[in-house]
Amino acid sequence: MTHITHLTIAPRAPFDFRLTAHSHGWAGLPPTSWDDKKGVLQRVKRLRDGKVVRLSISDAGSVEAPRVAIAVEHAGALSSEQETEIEDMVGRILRTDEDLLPFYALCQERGTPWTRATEGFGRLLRSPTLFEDAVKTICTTNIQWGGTLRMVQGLVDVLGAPYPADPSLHAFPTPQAVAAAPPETFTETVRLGYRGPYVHALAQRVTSGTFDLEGLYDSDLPTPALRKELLSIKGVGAYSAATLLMLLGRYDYLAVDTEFRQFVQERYFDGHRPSDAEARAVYDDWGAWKYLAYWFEHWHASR
DNA sequence: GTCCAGGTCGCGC
DNA sequence: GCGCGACATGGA
Repeated sequence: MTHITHLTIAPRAPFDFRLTAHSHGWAGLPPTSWDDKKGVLQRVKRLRDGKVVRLSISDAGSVEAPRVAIAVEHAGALSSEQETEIEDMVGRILRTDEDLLPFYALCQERGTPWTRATEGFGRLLRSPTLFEDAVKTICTTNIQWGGTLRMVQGLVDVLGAPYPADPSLHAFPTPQAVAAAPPETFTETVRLGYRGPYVHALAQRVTSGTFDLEGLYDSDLPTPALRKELLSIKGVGAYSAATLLMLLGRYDYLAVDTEFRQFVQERYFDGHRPSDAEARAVYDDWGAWKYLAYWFEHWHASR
């Protein structure tokens, strides 16, 4: 018997639910899905105690008076601890507590079109754990989006906990599940290619307790030191480290990839190919907000 | 068949 | 520190 429990959280304003929910490709990477028509972000989630629930997250407020509704489908009862865990998790993926006002102040100074960012732009969707974000990021490197989708879907289907009411749906696998799987799983079954050992090794490092990956959320380390921690993950280079720093709320490094290079080349170098250093320099004066500045320009240009 | 993707590693200089 | 080939995989 499936029950539905309705929860509500109140993000820090300004908050644009739609803009946040599908702020980047993560919205459509399993176990997350985004229904643009209904404006519902959905995902299966395995709670700490092993219970597997399905969440449907939607807008229940406005940019200036934001509220987010969470419909939790679950068997049996939901404890207050479980409710709190879910609220905290949704807060994390939507970054409801993040303070972007310093960035918005810079945008105000710039005028049009930057002022558009101040209405809630910049809360880029996260996964519930840095482990999930790290695995997904590794699966975006040196491959097209279709390949990323295939690999992440495979990990979820093969190693994720099934949702009891619809066992075709799965949660994202825990580090324990990934670490415990035989190495062939990642090459013969999920077909991660050379990334297989990277993902497996990360899970083993995390579960062995030698690497406190989730602890990085609350780290006081300056960004360069935090970056070093991330670069210690096999399969994480400059691009992935910058992406993960963004997902940790640090925007001082740009994730330089083919997309970034092409965008900057067209917009600032009249179609001529700059060096990476020259391309990065375009955003130097954004200080601690470079990543969001680029992301906004890219977003705005594609509208 | 060949090329290469929202890169990274390991090596040699 | 910097340049360069190799790397699995599947789509273009």
